[in-house]
Amino acid sequence: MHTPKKINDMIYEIDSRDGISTNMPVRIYADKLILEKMLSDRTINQAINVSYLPGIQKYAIILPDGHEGYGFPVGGVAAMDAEDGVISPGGVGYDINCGVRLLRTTLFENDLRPKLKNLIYDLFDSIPTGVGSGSKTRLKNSQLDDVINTGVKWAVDHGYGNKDDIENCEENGCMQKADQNLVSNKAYKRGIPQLGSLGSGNHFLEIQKVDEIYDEHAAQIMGIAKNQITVLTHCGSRGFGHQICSDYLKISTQALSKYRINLRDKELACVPNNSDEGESYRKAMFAALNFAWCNRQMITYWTRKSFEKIFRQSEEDLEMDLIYDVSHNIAKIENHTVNNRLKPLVVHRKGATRALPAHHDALPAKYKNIGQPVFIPGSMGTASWILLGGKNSMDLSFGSTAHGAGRILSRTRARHNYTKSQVQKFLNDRGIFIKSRTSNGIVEETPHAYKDVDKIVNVSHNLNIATKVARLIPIGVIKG
DNA sequence: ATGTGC
Repeated sequence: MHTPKKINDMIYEIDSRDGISTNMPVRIYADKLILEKMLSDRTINQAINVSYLPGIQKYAIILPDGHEGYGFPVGGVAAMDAEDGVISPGGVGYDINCGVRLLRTTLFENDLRPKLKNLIYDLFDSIPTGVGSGSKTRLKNSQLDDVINTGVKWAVDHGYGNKDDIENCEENGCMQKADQNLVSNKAYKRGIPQLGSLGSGNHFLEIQKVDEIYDEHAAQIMGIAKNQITVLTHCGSRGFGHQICSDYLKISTQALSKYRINLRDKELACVPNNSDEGESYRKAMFAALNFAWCNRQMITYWTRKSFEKIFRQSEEDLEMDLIYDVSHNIAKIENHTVNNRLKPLVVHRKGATRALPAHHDALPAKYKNIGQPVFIPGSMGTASWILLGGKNSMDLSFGSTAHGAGRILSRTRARHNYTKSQVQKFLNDRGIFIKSRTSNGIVEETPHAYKDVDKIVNVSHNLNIATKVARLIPIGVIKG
């Protein structure tokens, strides 16, 4: 059993290097209480396994929301040398480019309350939700090719948004060099009917109000004030990305012996980043990234239409600007400083949000001087947060922070311990109206199944990885 | 997360 060594109140480390193997230490960013939870399951052991992957740099990182995942923990970062290291489908996860985006509005809570139910029903009607849910748009194969190659831009070019939407996405909502020829027919078949759908599980669309502002200057730049209404959308690449992950896990597993890679856990299947298989996975994974960005953009379009209809206001009046869109599950090559040398790394963020500090090249002009907006959703009954990438993110976490509250109860345990009416009462008591496709969808996502998001955010804030801008609280939710 | 399990 490995006992984490305390570096300070928020940083713990496990260093199991023996001078022979080429592993790196594990870094855990957490407070004492959060750390204890992690010690009770396989989270830390999974990170130790990751720390032995070929070419890993500095340390395998567990963020404060870290919990067990497929091979790699969810809520973690692993950065590999782009020349000598590996790339791993499990380091991104099944839901490639699951992510969140936040819209502002000119409405305040008083404007919203009288029309809340109408709005939620209208959103539920216009945005497909649930497992296997299909979209209203029927794409042709060639149109999916375009989505794969252009991401958010496809949606904007087809009337589902504006130029500013592109600018305010991580990577402008499109990774270059995605390749449709490396995506299986099976993935095409699953993806075609699903572009523009929310999905199920913890995916949701939430109407919120700004509860409290912590950084007035940043809030002003984002166009939000206390009690103002915002909309948070959380979804990913649906069956399309899921199939791509499955396909390349299989390919990676089969290639292990060819590249003489030994793993502590089969689920960490990986290939050299610069091998044919590595290049193929990256280009197929990029296809799913672009699909997901386009997906969120189409949902944004229907969200704006619903608001315009229910509030009988124009696009110009509602000013539903996209504040930003961030990915939670992604791997890409970024330059980072290791041992005082800037070099390209394959940064795997699995349940982790990019959190670039002010003045970083990749930031749009609007955020250049303050840093990258980061959104951390809590559970459906509790707060979500807006943060800004902080000064220490590049040194501590390869420019990353947490992505959510992190589960403490499994879905099965949640179903066992709570009923639909209990959860609905809990939400109702807090003035939250929910419309869900299924009862299980409500019970499994009960706020009791999640850690306290405020505590997760405090760790990030205190370490100056990403700092507080505003706390948001939910008013209405739609989900699968 | 997911046409939810070999």
